[in-house]
Amino acid sequence: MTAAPRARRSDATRAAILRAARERFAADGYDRATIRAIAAEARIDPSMVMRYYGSKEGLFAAAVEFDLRLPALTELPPEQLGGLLVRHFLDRWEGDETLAALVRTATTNPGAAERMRTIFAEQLAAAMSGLGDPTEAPRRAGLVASQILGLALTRYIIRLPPVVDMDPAELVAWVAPTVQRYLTGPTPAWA
Amino acid sequence: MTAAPRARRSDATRAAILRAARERFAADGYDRATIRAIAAEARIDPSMVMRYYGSKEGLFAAAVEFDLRLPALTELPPEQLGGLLVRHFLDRWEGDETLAALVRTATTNPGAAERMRTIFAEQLAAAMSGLGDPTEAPRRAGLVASQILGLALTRYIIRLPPVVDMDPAELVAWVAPTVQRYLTGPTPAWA
DNA sequence: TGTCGATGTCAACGAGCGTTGGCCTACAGT
DNA sequence: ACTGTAGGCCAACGCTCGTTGACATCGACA
Repeated sequence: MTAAPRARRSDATRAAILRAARERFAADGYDRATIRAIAAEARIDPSMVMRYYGSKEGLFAAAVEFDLRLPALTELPPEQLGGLLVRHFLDRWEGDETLAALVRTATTNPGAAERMRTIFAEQLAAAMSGLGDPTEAPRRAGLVASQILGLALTRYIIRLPPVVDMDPAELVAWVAPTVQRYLTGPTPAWA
Repeated sequence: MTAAPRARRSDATRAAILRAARERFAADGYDRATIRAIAAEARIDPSMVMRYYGSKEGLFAAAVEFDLRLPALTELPPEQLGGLLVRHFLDRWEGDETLAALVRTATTNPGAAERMRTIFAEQLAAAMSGLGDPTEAPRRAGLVASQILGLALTRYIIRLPPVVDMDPAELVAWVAPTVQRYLTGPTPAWA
């Protein structure tokens, strides 16, 4: 349980730092984002960042707390799961730059990669756990993640022109069947 | 045309630098890899790297020249394209660390992202250009890239356990139908 | 053999970074 | 009104990095 959230006089500053941190980390990734740039954007001194978050790593950890806000998949129309999930991820991605910060950083920073694995396991895989064969659920969740993260990578990070230019609805129409099959399709035969 | 490749006495050194560079860039990404570490691994002085490649950026550009070695897609059995492509990418990825270097770097480095876009356009999209409706081909190529790169990201970079643990054959069996549909499936209806 | 460019080593510069400690200021509790 | 403490700024340290230039050495060619 979090301790009593006694209002501190510095709460506004702390929030400004966090907001600036998310913005810089999302735009530049962990290494290229600097405490100095974050402080400048929050219009405070770099030393305040240290005082409130201890270190750059501490700030990053605080800045990338993230909730996918996945709905309970078992309560949705089973045949629409793919489309709903893809749409939800697109919305979530465009409404919160935290995910960009995480992916940009996770490719080179072991801690951020671990955070992504945790989010995956505790949120996506957990949300899917009641869907089918429990021994197969993690693999299916992994496949869903591969398509969803690949979509995010090509659309928002690397920015492949055709993927950037596609309408969200068109994207959903193309990708939803893939996710749907990973979620509820039959296990393919393999040697 | 490349100029006459007159043998230089330093060719072995240059090759050693390039090999070390690929290894460090692949493991750490552009920012975290240091000229000093690359030089140490190549057992030469950091200043030699500068002499032969001009700058860290120049070294990176030389180190990530990359050929996907895609076969001519129009000459393959059309109904096996998906499986063959997925298998080819997995092999290519595991046999050459250059791709890891590129993806690790492209998330934070605009130049590397541009290089990825070029590889995509000149190699993947180009290889697919004879496959179907030319106005639709780039979009289909983008979708293929999203699934393939997502697979690479989750398996080799972020290392989501279920995706890491899956057998290559199992992975191909799951993902091939996705790629196959992106390549040759009907255009989905969308509002 | 003598010469000159290519090859390689060494030490250092200058910049940017995370981080620290000292100091001033302003507000809350008495 | 007094005082302690939290909030805030400034200057600097120590480190690592890319990069540079001076100097030593080797090897091909005349």
